[in-house]
Amino acid sequence: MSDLSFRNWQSVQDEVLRRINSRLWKPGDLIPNEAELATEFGCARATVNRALQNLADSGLLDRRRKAGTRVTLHPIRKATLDIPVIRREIEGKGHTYLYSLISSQTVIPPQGIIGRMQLKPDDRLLHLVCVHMADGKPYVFENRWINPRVVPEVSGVRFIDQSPNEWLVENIPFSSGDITFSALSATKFESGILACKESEGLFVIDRSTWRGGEAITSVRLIFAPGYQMHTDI
Amino acid sequence: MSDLSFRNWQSVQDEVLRRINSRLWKPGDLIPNEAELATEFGCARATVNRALQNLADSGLLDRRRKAGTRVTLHPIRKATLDIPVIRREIEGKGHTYLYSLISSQTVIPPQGIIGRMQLKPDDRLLHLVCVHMADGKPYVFENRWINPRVVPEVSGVRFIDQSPNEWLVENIPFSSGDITFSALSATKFESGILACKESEGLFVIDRSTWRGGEAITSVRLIFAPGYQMHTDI
DNA sequence: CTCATTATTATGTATAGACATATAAACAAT
DNA sequence: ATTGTTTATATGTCTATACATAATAATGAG
Repeated sequence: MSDLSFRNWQSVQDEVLRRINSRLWKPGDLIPNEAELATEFGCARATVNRALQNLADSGLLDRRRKAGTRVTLHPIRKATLDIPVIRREIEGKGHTYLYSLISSQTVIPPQGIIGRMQLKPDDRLLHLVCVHMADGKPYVFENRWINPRVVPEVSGVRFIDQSPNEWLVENIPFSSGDITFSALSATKFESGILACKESEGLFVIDRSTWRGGEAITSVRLIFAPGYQMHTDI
Repeated sequence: MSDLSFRNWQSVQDEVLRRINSRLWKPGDLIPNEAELATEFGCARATVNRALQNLADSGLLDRRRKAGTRVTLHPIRKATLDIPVIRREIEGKGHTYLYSLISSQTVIPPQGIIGRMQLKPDDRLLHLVCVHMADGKPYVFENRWINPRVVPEVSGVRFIDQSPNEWLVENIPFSSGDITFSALSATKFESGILACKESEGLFVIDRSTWRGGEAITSVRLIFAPGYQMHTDI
């Protein structure tokens, strides 16, 4: 097969993908080395390298020096999970957005937050509680902790007109984060805030973001019944 | 700044990252072009290209021909969401795994599935209902539809000893998929299967996978109370 | 002034060649 | 048998150069 039609890295990638999906190269298989593929495809080794590297990045190939390139046994797919500005999410669905701050105070956080954010025992955090509404109906309850030692800019913000969610997304870059998804049954407290029945199933996101080794913020978002989060893999 | 210490693409990437995080280059800013950076860093343009391309892939830079390279205003982070073999997930937590097939039949699916899987109106699907258990307690309820026209291999499988989840992950590669996360309140049906209280909040994953333009399978996973899904961004 | 054409420019990509680096496998020494 | 050393090899990366491509900016025709 000395086909001269593989002259760019995308077409090489497509051909490799075809061979993987057609099970010509099965999961776990060692595929020919770059030099051989370059000869077969009639292109430079760098072009093959670009294609295989890209497939390795997306998790379909495992590459190791000297050992060669193998088709991944159980590929892990990447999904894009953005941290949305809730206002835009609601307005994007064609609803009118309303935001309401319930409380704001600087306090010593509970043990759970200290652990999750790896705080010093005497760190005082800004605790914000608020609700985002769509067409007047509660959409999501935001329960947030912000570390003012890491984000000193926060001291000048009142969070009356702009939610902590929006302000943080717009102003504070982060280097990493972790997210936990779960469900809970509404207690009297949540059912009151979200205007739903008690013990109703609610979708929950717990998320912390970090800069360097320090936690910027940790938030629990409890969504009103019916909320769905969608993504592609 | 004619520092000669940027001789590989990672160090160039690190320096660019530093300038972004230190807000020397702010979100929205146009950064110097590749040729200028190459001169500044004392390396080839291709090296700068590799670094910037990588940062663009991870969403921190926006690049357009002629227009140049800008720092992304609202970066979207990528998370790795694998499709786990539930057996391994349970055993990985140190519990003993048990799988139980409740029903298996080939039928014309309901409207919702026809729509979600973009089926022809007369497509008959294999409908599988089963439960995965950890230490004898229900862990997740699996309600799955498989298209035997797309996956003819499925006709030879009984799903008595191996769950459809595990068989599909091990044997059927897919090219894309979509996932929806939500919560529901347990009905009498779910509370019976998952041994939980009626109306308790349950975490739900709806997932479809595709090969080319055709849906391979669509599944609803309803998890027992307390389940959490975790990922990093 | 408007619209189509052309020039300019920044990124995108291909190439050959060279060297770097990790590491499996063969071999040697204990 | 175990440990340490060498060697061969596949991937990783850099370089200089060239051309491709997209898109903005400048230009000119009507």
